[in-house]
Amino acid sequence: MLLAALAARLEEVAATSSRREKAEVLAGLLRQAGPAELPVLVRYLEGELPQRRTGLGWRSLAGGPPPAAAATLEVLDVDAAMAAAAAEQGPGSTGRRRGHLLDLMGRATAAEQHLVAGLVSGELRQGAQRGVLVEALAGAAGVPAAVVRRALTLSGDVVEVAVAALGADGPAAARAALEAVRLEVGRPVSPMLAASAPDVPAALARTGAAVVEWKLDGVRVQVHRDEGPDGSPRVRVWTRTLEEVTGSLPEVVAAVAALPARTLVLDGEVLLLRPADDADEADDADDADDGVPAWQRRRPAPFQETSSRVATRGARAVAVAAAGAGAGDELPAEQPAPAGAVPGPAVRTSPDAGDGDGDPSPLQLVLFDVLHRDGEDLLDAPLRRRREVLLDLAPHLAVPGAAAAPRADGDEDGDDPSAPAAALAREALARGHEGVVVKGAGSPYAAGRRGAAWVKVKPRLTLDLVVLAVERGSGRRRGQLSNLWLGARDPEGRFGPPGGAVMLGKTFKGLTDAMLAWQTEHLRALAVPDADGREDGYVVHVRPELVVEIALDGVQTSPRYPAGLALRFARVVAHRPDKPAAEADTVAAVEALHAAARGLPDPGRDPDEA
DNA sequence: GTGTTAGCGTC
DNA sequence: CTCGGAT
DNA sequence: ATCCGAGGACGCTAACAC
Repeated sequence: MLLAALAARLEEVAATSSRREKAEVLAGLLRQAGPAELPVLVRYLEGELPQRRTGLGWRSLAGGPPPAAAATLEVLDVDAAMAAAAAEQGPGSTGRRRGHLLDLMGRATAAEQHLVAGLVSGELRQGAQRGVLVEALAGAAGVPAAVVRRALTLSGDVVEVAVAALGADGPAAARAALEAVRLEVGRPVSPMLAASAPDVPAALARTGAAVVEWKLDGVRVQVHRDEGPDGSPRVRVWTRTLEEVTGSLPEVVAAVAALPARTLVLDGEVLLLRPADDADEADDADDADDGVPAWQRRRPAPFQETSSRVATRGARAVAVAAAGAGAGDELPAEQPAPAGAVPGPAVRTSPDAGDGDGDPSPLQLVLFDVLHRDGEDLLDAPLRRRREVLLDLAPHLAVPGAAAAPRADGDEDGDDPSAPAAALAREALARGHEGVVVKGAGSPYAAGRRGAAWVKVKPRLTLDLVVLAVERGSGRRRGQLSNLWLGARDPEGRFGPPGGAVMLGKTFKGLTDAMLAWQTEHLRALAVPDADGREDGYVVHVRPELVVEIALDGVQTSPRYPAGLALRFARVVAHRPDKPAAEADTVAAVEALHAAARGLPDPGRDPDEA
């Protein structure tokens, strides 16, 4: 297939807003693809390269060659160039990677260059990704989209599914091939996702009879276990996007290898916990005997520390894990030492682990679902049964404090049916966790779906902040002033001139089209020249007069913003032109939120008062 | 050697 | 990860 | 009910720059 043909058809895809039309065009392309092209084409149609990491990005696209006049490139020429780039490593590899790209670009027409640039940068923006591709595959193969979707969630691999759908001889064979795809231990499935609701009653209204669990602020993991030829357990671990992280998580491997089963597919979360005596619960004398597992009494570390540990790979991961393995107080069954791990003198723990006291913390695996055990698929089993299997398997690892909530609407005796769930949510927050997930007790494991069966509930904080600048939008927001720079008042001038504001982050989220239009107009009126005396740059600085109400999930420590704090998941709730900037929230208020989330006293308050 | 940056992953 | 808009 | 794209903060790694 000529690249030019692909580029032309994808322009059609980008030009229509109809998903059905997009899928039809993609289906036409899929039908034309030869067997060798299909795996590559499938990925290109969803706007991605088959190579997960090429080392090429938007930066390497700058200053490319002029377009070629004639369309000579094949789709597979692009793949050859990308494969060559991805294979480069070592000194000089950046230049050689770019060489492969520029060589390709020099042979590409303008339209082809645009397509290649979109694929390399990951910003093809043609309004078609996996969801449209699924419909296209269904159309090309002559089978219902649901059949393709099911196969894809169970295999996690679009290329495999595309080959099954289009390599078959006719719709009947395609359907048979797709329906033959099933869960396999050793091949990750798309994890089930959660919708969200503002509070527990709203969540229960969506789920009906529910199980409620703490929502932990860690990294989602899917853990598979089977047996090697010699009968020894083999464990592999994947993240939410099906990135394999087995080598980063020796603690998880060891923990699952110790479970009493032959084959398993498990779903859970990993996170760092503080040592038990770090929590301010020493006055709670009942803790040790109330049946609460030890790890549930420990506070979570900030997400950044968990993230750091999970992202550390290879030998360093093993070393860090080994250093942390002895630091906790959990039972051996919960956290066995990684087999073969040798903590040597050169072991360097993550600089953040242990809150500066130098003690590495153990990475905790918390399981909340089981998709398969010893030959039995449990995806279609109701949650309450999957939980039974899980608790039977790993009583020490199950999710904390799960409460069974009665039907949200079934109210026999006048008590609030959501009270137990609400109490669990309060406890989760008090212990430093994110919130709760409310899960329909009878629901199957809907891999890859963000349906109503799981509903997360997190508290929403708000701050009134000052707009310091705004960035120009792109794509759908071109021509508008979109991304707001947000600051808190700094009356004492701790981070700048007294009476000024200190920047805490940026957001473009939460804006309706009407709000976007309003802020574009009003911020233009507040624009001031930048350091170069211009007002037409990418960043438009403004007089710090407009107050915006900002929702956020929390405050995190920041290495880049001057106050050392940044906003997590900030989004605009409302513009507040009625509120003077002098009444916006102060950086001290932000510090108080940060301290509260960490279970510390407010640093801005005198501990002797109250 | 030390510090910076792009790419890519997590949320 | 969040959100609004479009299908 | 879904999908898509507008982009946020951080941390690790490899390669670059000095």
